[in-house]
Amino acid sequence: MAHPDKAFVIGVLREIAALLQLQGESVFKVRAYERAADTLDQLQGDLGARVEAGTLQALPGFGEAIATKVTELWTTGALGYHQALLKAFPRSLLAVCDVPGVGPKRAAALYHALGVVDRAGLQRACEAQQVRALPGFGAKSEAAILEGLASMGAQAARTPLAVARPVGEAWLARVRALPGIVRAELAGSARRWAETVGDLDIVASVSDGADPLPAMQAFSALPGVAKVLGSGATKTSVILDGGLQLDLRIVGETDFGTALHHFTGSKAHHVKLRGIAREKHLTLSEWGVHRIHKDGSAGAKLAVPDEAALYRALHMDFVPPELREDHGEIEAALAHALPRLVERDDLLGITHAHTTDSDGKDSVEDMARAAAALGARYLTITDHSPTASYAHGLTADRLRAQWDEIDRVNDLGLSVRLLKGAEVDILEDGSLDHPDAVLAKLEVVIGSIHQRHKMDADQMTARISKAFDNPHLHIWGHATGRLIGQREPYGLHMEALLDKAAAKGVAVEINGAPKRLDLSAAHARLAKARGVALVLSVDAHATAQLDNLRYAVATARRAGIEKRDVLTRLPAAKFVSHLHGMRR
DNA sequence: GCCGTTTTCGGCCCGACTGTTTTCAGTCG
Repeated sequence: MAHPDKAFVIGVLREIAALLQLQGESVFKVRAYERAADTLDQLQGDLGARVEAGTLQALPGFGEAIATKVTELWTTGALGYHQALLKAFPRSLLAVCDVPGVGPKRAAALYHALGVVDRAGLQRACEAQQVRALPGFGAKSEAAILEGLASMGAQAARTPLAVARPVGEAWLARVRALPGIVRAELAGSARRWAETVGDLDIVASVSDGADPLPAMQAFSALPGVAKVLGSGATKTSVILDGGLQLDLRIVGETDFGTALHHFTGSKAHHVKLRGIAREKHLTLSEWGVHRIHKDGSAGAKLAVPDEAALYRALHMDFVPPELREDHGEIEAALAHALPRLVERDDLLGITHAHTTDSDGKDSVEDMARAAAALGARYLTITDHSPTASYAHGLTADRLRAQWDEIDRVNDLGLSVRLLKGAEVDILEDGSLDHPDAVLAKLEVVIGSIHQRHKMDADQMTARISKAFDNPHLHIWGHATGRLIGQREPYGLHMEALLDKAAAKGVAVEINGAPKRLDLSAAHARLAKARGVALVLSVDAHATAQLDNLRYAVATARRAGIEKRDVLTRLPAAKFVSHLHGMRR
């Protein structure tokens, strides 16, 4: 029979955790199921093979009980334990738990007392003023739930990093200029360069003992603040023009390091870190690192002026924010084996640029000048191929004409060299969209999918695999075709294709276009594990988008990519000869 | 339900905030 896929198993484990919460089960039992789901989320390699080999219990967070349940689920496609839980509570009640102001306890109470089974029922119960009569609820709770329901309908869940990050950086500059502010940094998922951001966080400090109130008040009064949600001694939350929420926290200088660390997250990173702290008889919070006495009471506070000191106190190496996801970085930091993450200054070249010859907004020369201004030593001009007619893809004749223009610009004496290339479509049958004779004359060939996205995964994998057989292909472009928040990735067997890319000497790009970030960090980890050569690219359709490099670098760093993994660390001539020489 | 160079049992991350309370439970990050 057909087995369920890994994502289905993960979904069932998380649903069990949520249903156990509704039942009021021990939070530790709930956490055990969530942890097992997290483990599978990060698992590389074939889950089915592991089930059949009976080695599930070797995974962290997998004991006898969960291993048995996952085995049942995998082999039969269903799990009796899960179905029994669903008899006690309808699945739609889980959506009620997600309403702001409602959690599992309250959802269960609403279900038992009022028969609320979904969000619509919750809305009706609030409007009928039935909720305020329940023990533990009141008129204010009822109003807060109604507001929570309204906010869920209104706002898009999360904001793309490329929208949120520049807003955060602009506000960071304003916060630093507030009266009495000593230090301020962006925190939260924006500092970790997560793909999407829920809200913005800024952590700032004033001198020890100084009153943060004047800065708080000045902040709330700044133009661009649409609404003040709440303001306390250490925290002010506002909605900005444009709808993003920004939380500003101000602490004394002494606590800045631990506060910045705390509000940078991620939660999973912190949870594990605190467990490690506990083993060392320390306790960790936004208010510092304290020793714990044998009787459990808090002892002396350690001096922790910055994040590096915090990690030192735990005998760990400093973990860069991009890695703080509990994806193995904690173990590596304890073993002093963290990767030395690639930095933007390590890169000499920028790849994947379009011009007005296809669907770009700026000319070859303008792109060159902009790349030079960014300090790049070379830029690959890679316009579309003929089949991409919507993008005015270049015919072979127009491509040759572009080479003349590139030669002319290269003779201007700019500090950047343009490389002749193309982003060729990988056609439906896996062939490339320029004749081999044309491709052979190019310095850089990126192969990408731009149409017929809806093939099944087997067909798509075969299509791309065939393209890898063409020795003129150098770089696999935006591998999954996803557009974050807009278009799902097309189905393909990523690990098999990365195996083949490694075997055939095809490089893979980490496309830094903010909507793509493709390879994702998770996929880039898989590529690195196989020794696949990587290229950090910008997919720029205008001069301003050459700066997409920052998002490509961030994605690479989130994947633990080092300088040596990235081909654009090489000077232009070596970059080209390497691309050609590694093809097998 | 998982886990173990201080434990095979007794732990399991931390604190703020809110509303409903009269000492705390639930939610949130």
